[in-house]
Amino acid sequence: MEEYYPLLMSTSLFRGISLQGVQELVGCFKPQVKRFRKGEILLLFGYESHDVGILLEGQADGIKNTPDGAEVLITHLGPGDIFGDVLSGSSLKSPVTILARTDCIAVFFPYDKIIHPCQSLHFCHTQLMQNLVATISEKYFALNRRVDLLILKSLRAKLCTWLLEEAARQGKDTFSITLNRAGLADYLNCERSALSRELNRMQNEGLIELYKSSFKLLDKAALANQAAH
Amino acid sequence: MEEYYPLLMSTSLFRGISLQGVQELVGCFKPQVKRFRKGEILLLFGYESHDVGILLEGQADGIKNTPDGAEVLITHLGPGDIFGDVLSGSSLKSPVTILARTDCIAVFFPYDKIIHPCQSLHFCHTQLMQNLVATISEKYFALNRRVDLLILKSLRAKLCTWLLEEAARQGKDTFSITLNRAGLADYLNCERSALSRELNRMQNEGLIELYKSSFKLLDKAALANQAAH
DNA sequence: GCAAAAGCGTTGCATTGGCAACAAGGAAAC
DNA sequence: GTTTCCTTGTTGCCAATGCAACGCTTTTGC
Repeated sequence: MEEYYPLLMSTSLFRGISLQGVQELVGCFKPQVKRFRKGEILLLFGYESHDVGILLEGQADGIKNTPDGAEVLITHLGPGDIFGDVLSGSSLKSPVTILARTDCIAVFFPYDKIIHPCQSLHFCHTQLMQNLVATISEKYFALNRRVDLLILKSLRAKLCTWLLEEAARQGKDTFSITLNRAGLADYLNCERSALSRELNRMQNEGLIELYKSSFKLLDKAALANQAAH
Repeated sequence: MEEYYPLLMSTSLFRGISLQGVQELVGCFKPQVKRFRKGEILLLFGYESHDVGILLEGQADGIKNTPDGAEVLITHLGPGDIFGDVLSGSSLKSPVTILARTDCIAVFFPYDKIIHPCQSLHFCHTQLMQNLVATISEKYFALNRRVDLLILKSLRAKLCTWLLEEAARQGKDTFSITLNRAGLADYLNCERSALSRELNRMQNEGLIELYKSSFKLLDKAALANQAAH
């Protein structure tokens, strides 16, 4: 477990906590480390869970099955990403399945240990609880941004908004993304073909420049303007 | 303040906490009680806040301004409803404005007092922290359900899904709602006219029965079936 | 009690974007 | 090296639905 302390310290759950603090907390919580083979399930849709999971190694996806049996990608997880946090403190069922895309190692912290300050009242425990709340809140805000995108009426507006946000997030006007076209279409809730068509139009209009999965914003003012329509 | 203890005990933040516990916590936190006149602002869009608010009296709305200046209703709050909770533990700006629709009284609990177990280690404090996490998580899940609705492709599917969920939530197949047509159209992200048109069609097809803002589900199997398309 | 505003339904029209089908290039599997 | 699959682009067609306009009814404000 020790080898993962630096990774833990870089996660949103342990940020601001010293190495010593992490050691104390891990010693106190006795979290379980589990290995998963590619294709195995870390967290199953429709079940309760009262553990906060952190992916230590490998890649996993949060997926959901639509009524007609198709599989929708919700999130992608890499080392250091947290899962099950929103779920662990509620009595609700998981809205997603977390599926290992490669062999994975994850560690599971029992929620009730996190939320109960123990006798020894570790100084860092308060920080951990704050971090838990902040982590969940951030997921709420991320979802909220997605809702803001989804309620835009035109695909053009969605794309403009998304491009500007992504540029701001990456801090540059030329950027590339990991999502492929189908994934982006899912995220924006549109057809892949319609997405291609619209990106093409925007390129022709001189708003953006495309090369594979990299984007270059040429006219941010126009983009911002069209984001409102 | 004492007069509101029963109301507090019925909120999601204080549920499961005894009257004595509420007294201890209130005594310890010294929350501020504020009065607002109709039209005044309880929480302003774009600002940080580190208080958890509970509406004690009156009615308030969570609203957001669209780029083109219009006002979109996000939530409606009545006595006992919590606001600012998701915000208080993060360093982000409020995505909404909370606006008093009538004269209001609200109480504000400082987040850092909630999250820091104090010296006297009140037994009920742990419960309160759990409740805070659960309250935020519930808001996340509510938003998540909305996303699930929004990504459905057809208005018919959205309506079927929403009707079934609402019936389940209210525990009966005949129910009425507080949202008006425009509000429901907003929630489902469609045109008010299109909503009317579709509801009418569904009534003609014998799926539902309408009377003003009350709905009667006549064929839940068919509704469930069409929710998938 | 009256005027103004809000809520709801209705309809015609124009457009968006969903759907299906196909092609081409590149990556992966064998 | 060959085959298969995956990803992306492209295009025609058309149904769903956004938009605008109007009228009726109910509610609110004065």
